[in-house]
Amino acid sequence: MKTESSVLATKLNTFVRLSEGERRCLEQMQSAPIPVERGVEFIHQGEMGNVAYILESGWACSFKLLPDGGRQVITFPIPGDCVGLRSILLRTADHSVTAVTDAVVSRVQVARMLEVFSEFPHLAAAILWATSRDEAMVVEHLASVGRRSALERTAHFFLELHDRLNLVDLALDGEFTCPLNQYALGDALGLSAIHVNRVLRVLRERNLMTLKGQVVKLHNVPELKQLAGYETPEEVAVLKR
Amino acid sequence: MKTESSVLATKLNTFVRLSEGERRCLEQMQSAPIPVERGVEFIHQGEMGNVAYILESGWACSFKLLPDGGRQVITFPIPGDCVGLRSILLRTADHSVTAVTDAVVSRVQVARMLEVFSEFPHLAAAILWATSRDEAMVVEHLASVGRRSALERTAHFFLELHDRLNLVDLALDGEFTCPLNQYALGDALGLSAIHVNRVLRVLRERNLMTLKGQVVKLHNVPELKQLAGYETPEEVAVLKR
DNA sequence: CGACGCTTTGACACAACTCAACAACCGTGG
DNA sequence: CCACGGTTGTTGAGTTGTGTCAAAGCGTCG
Repeated sequence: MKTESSVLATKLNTFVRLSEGERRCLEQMQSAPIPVERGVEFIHQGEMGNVAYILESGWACSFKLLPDGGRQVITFPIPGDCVGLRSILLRTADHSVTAVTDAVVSRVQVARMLEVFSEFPHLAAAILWATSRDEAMVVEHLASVGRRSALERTAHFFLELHDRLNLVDLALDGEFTCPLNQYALGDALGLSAIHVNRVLRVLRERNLMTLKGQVVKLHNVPELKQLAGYETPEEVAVLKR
Repeated sequence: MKTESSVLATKLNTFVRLSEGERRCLEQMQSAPIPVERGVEFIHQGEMGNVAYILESGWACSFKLLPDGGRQVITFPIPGDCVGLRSILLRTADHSVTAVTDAVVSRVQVARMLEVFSEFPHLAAAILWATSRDEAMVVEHLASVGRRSALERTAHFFLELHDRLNLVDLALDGEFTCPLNQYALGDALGLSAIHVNRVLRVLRERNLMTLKGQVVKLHNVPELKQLAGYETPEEVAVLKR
């Protein structure tokens, strides 16, 4: 695959067969790469911006602010992920997104996208598929927060993260870089940062995994999976043409 | 609007302007009405069935089973809701759905749906919009379970339910029928059934709301909203043509 | 009438939160 | 090179929210 090809096209193409025309169309839908500095919020909850982004490099954090000041992290987008697709169709964004590390994104115009559907209906299916996949992840996350203990939940989180990073070659041998601090983890897992710390300690003491500096090492994946009730995602429907 | 018109068409049409042709097409996508008895599971987690359903009448329960036997309810579909759209595109259903009351559904064939996209691309956008809306609900639910207390969460749940039912004229004056028992509520809210009971007692004692028999009455909506941190959903993007 | 499903209540256990203090780490500037 | 402040991680003690277990009340239906 060519380097110029957008991450999005690459990713969609993994699961949905795209024609040359559709690929070109995808490329044209996106803006030139835009750098975003660490910490900058580039989608604002409640705002009307009709744009989605594709994360080309770096980590992001997509979260919802509650009226009482609480914060629930929905997901940490990693390279190749779509960000804010949902807020394209709903009038206002229902969540915010910040860059966790310095990052590069490219914009997708909604107007463009809707036109594109008429010309390349298969692309519509592909995008529908991508949103379904995101929703499935949120659902899994919900189940985790609702029904798993802090320990199980945390283990599950890192296993899933590992598999996601693996898909884009950012994890190797159960080891990967993770720029998230314990506050961010807490807001994702529905725990206090302090409790995250205690849970990580237990995982470390049981020789299951460690998070040191910004490096996660999964030392005993089978037992982690056992603990977390993690089911390796069977890879996913290929849309045939 | 004609009575023969499908609930789905009606619902989509509320927010997305559909042509006569598109409406007809929608009708043709669905099977004849199928009755489903209370308690019957008609989508099975892990199975490959490439069908979605539209709930014509009755309540359903969409949930995820965890390996350890836990259950997380994702949503309780009510008349007019799409069920299992997500499992159409992912190869296997990631959740199960049962009928909470006797219900009537109609089937949507996936093969049909993908064809339809070529012929009526605007429909693709409409359906994408519908899935976005569902995802937004799951996200809100996640935020609730992750970051609200049992009391806030429960209040929030019933407020949201009220607004959803209101859209299809199943709630009147802050009052509606709710066929869910406290176990089901617990599995939705990430609480034990017993704790749900205690929370309901508090809400009752504070004169905020009651659930008696199968009737929910919201007695003090403003204060409930205050407590729950509930933001009335601004009604949603209309796709223009 | 009895059986069953659901709700309600109490007593107790335990997981997770809060507060508070301290330690380690980092980049910055003197 | 070291001193500094800020950020992040670590730990302890005490509190609170929620889960668990057990038992009793209530309605409905056969």
